[in-house]
Amino acid sequence: MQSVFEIIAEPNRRAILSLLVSSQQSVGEIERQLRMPQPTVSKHLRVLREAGFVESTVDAQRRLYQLKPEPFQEVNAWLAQFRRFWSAHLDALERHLDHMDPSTPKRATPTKSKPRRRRRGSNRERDKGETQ
Amino acid sequence: MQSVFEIIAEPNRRAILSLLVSSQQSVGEIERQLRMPQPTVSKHLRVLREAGFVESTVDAQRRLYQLKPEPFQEVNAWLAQFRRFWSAHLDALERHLDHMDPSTPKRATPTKSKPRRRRRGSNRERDKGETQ
DNA sequence: CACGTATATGCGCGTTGAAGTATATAAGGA
DNA sequence: TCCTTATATACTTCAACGCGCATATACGTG
Repeated sequence: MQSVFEIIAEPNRRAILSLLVSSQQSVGEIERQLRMPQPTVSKHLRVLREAGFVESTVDAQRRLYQLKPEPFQEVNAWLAQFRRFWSAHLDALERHLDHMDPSTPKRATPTKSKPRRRRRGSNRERDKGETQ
Repeated sequence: MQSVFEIIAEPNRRAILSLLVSSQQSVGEIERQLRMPQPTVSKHLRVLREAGFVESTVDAQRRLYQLKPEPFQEVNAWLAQFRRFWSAHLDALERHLDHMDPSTPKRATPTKSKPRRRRRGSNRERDKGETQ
């Protein structure tokens, strides 16, 4: 399990991550909210921790897990090279989003701007994470 | 193979996608540029096509593949819920990003993040679900 | 210390998916 | 028609992953 993409390929792990967006949670809380056996939760948390998606702090017998930003930024950085590409197709998005997987939230108002452009050759682009 | 995340979990597929950013390519061109056996390329393209990442147009015996935007938008929509979260940490990003590889053919950069320092504070806030 | 709670880990199993090799389909040209 | 090029598919390993189950470890409390 090397890349961040393999980490987030697992639905239960994405569920855990989504859960941690609101606030840090203990293993037991995750276990209950996601109705997942405890060993499963612990194993996924281990994977997430070793990949840098989460970190844990000790609270007595509990371990509180919370998100870490770097891996998400890494995904975002990869995605950035396609961002220019899809900007022109925001309309088609509206229809498509209704077929997507359950763990994905709805969005509010799409913002279409950004000039479209087609380039040859270099695809090196650095995106700082702003997508609005 | 259902979710877009499983699709992009495969390094060779990501390489193909990155290759198609610049312009559409035939199977043979992809094969040569990525030094990948042709059946491998075709199989990955099939997966990508069925997942809506690419579409092909016929040019005599060739098939030209080009990107389609929707799945990327889907990834972006999922990522959006974490965007607010990592925005505060843009500095750490800069350091982290230098460990990664923009377009990864075969197996290359594992991108292992080292144990990092602790963070404190809870982030109580509801999700707005912003999307591009 | 004994016991309950909280979390982590080890092991075996079943499934899945990627790769390799061979072959099939299709189109163009001699 | 035969041959070459271009792409797709079928079949067979092979390894990795997730899960269930049992157990280990750690902490708190009586």
